[in-house]
Amino acid sequence: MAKTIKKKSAAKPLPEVKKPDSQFSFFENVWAVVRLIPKGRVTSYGAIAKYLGTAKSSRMVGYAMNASFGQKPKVPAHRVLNRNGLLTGRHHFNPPEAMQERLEAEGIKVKKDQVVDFEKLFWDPMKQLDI
DNA sequence: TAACTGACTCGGC
DNA sequence: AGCCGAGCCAGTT
Repeated sequence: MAKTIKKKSAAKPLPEVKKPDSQFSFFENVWAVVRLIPKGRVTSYGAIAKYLGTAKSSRMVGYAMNASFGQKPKVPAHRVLNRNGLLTGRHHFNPPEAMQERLEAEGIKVKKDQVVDFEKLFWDPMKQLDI
């Protein structure tokens, strides 16, 4: 944020909330999927959101990552990138460079905050888990 | 209590 | 080719 402050949402139509049903919260589902990501692979927020049936909630996926720290079953949040393969969330890591280091430790090469061969390493839950 | 924000993404202009 | 608006859920102010 910086330049101009813009108010978002001028007029919201209808909430039309889609109740999933799961006894778990949205975050729990996100974490569950993230934990399924094989070592050395990466995926995107959007892919996870889509897999969960809430394609437009990609934003929440990222937000869930923010809450994933300190979770019991470790959540490999570093394997989740944006659709460009960019390490958008690295600044939220502790320390920030931990994200890239972890990826490299798994054999994933990162250049300028971007995963090399993102397409090849991309792990699509829709396909891999065959929903 | 209402409003805002945020690790995103897509479609329009 | 780049900027703007909108949709999503939960936690904060």
